[in-house]
Amino acid sequence: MKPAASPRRTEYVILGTLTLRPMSGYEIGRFIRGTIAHFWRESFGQIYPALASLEARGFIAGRQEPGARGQRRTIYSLRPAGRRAFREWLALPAAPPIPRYEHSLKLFFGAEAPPGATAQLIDELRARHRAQLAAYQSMETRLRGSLERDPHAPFHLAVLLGGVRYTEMVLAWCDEIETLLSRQED
Amino acid sequence: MKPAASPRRTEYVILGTLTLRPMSGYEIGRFIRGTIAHFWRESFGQIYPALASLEARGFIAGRQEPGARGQRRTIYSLRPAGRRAFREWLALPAAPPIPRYEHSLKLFFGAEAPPGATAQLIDELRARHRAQLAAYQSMETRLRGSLERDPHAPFHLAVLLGGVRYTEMVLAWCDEIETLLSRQED
DNA sequence: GGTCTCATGTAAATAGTTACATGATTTC
DNA sequence: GAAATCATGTAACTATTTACATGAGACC
Repeated sequence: MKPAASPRRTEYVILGTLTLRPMSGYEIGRFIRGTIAHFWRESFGQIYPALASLEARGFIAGRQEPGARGQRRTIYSLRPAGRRAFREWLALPAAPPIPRYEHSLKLFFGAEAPPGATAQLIDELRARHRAQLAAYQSMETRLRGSLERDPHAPFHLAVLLGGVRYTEMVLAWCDEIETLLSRQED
Repeated sequence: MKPAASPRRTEYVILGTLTLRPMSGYEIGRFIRGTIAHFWRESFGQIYPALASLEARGFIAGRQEPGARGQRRTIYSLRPAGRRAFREWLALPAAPPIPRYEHSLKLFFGAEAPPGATAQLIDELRARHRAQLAAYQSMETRLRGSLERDPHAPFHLAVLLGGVRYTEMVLAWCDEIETLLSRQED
């Protein structure tokens, strides 16, 4: 069976994360949740098996090291083969996302919805994205500050700006469709 | 085990599609690919089993009918319980999408990428969204024409505008980050 | 003593894609 | 007669989430 459009993506995020610094599985999960969650997520149920597979194939190396509180943990670092594989993957064209926007789906069938449901949908969307925008803005300030010294910062900022622009666009779209749909009622 | 954030979504798209008119499984697949593909996709491997399950639970009814070319096919229509279930689902808050943007992921790790890879990534993104925008624009013209007579049209237009605004935003973002990243090189 | 965070991992279930099998009819 | 479209369905695989199990140390 031919592989899917872009397979093993969990493994590539892990390899990418390990190009930044060696980390434990738990730290990788924290990093994803805290830094790239707005465009990529992974659960521990994916991370730990992927780490085992990557190590077995020689892409990463794990060594036991006591944590800050004396817990046992395994710190993984990138091996040359892992870095090579990751760079090759980076040069490949990015697979287009397969969208699954539940809010658009519910909006699409709005003619079938109980009264008020669509207005509420838009309100929820707006509230969620307003909160998101505030979170992005503090990240943006922090990132712009490290633009000079951190070679990763321009790329991280570029991606973050994508999140900011997306969120701003959703907010403007909420206003636009509210007007469109209310005009239609009369 | 507790259900996922928003389970059985394939079944709900099918119920929603059948609120528009009775259709065969094949037609439902065509409809999704042709009309709502920019925010939702389903494969036949999902559609046919879901139809069987929905029928077994009394949400839809299928009857054999010869197709335009004499093929055997089953036309499904919504039953009262199906419409009720769909309306209840519509009133529920929409689950936020779990994002998986490969292009953002590759951009994020741009410092590790071979020379030119990031520029190419942005070029591909731009080309894809330029084509997408052109496709949307002809859909928009058509939809605006039926705004008066079709009660679904305002909602369909609202969703389509989301696609248009998203695509315009990506195009502007491509220019923005190209400037940002090239300024960083010096 | 209870809760939170750190830490690793497995099991079960759901979700979803792709490939394949089959067969009719239409179009070139 | 080959290719495309209509039409239904299954099998295999990949992906992914959630729940659970376990245990240590930190904080209240």
